[in-house]
Amino acid sequence: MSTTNPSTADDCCQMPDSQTARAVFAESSIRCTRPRVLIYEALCKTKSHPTAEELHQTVRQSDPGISLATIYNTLELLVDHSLARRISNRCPGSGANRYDADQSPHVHLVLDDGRVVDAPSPLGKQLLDAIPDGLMAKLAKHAGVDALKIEIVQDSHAHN
Amino acid sequence: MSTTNPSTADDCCQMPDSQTARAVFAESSIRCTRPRVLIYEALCKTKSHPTAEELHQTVRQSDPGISLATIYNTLELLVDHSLARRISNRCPGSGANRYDADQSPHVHLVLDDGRVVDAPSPLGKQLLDAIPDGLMAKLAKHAGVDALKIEIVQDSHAHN
DNA sequence: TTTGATGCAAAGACTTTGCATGCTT
DNA sequence: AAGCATGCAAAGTCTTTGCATCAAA
Repeated sequence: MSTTNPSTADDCCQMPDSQTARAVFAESSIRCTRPRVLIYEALCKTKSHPTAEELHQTVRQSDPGISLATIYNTLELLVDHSLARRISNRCPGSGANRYDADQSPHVHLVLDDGRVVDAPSPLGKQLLDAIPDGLMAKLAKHAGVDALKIEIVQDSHAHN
Repeated sequence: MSTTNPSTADDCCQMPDSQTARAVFAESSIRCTRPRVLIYEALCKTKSHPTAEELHQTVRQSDPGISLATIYNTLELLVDHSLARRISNRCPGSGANRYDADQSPHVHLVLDDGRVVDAPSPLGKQLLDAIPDGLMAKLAKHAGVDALKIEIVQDSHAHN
């Protein structure tokens, strides 16, 4: 199928650098196949943070033959090559992982019911900007890792 | 962020307000049983963020007869009554949830391998303090919820 | 005594894996 | 043409549930 996507203004739902999936895969030396293109494009386009199953439903609309196992294999491949992140928040009662192709620094709001939504642009940026310079690096160093995800656990009764 | 939590510098490994488990359960109208006491105390005492299986191993040392199903039942009960939180970060290759009895605002570092550790006190506090007043409330309002957990997803190459 | 929790085991949900076939390079 | 990904299905983990028994209030 062609790579024509409906034009959207929000760049969080675009392929990085407006590259085609094929070009992105080439950069990472990943073999370009139809299922992989469909899966990666679907993940890039969505504003939600879908589970493997949700992604399967989406991709089936373009190619009903795609197997759920391929979704899992491809997601693992994408994560291994840093083309996607496993958000890893389970819905209560449902053990599904969630995935995100947005590679830029951003802020997720993790809801009680397991849903994960992006922080709205101005507020998310405000939060990122408020983080003191060097603090993330210090935290990463403390943990002994390069990349780091941080969770801010908020008291239910806090009012700030 | 205004920390309206005057005293107690490092009470993250204590029972809230130095209460006994029995008193905590009474406050929430939870029936007090030996397995529940052992599970809740173990969760409060540990500095790690254990999975149900890890907690089972710990609790078995005090009472070998405790069933894994009881661990799950009790953890769900604690979460329902806001005595614990599901951290919900899966270890890659292992689908286990992690749990945390620390109810105060604090910061988790989520490592690539699925481990979750607390941010060291000075750095974690620095981050919490840097959050503009009212921002968390705005984000919560945006999401339409009372309580909120926030994830800051950091670029691997970021230097702030 | 009444109510509800426990332990066991089986069922359920999500994810991973092995192998033959087919497609990408 | 060679090598790797796919699809299918089965196996593997983690979690939940049904039921008889037992403990807490």
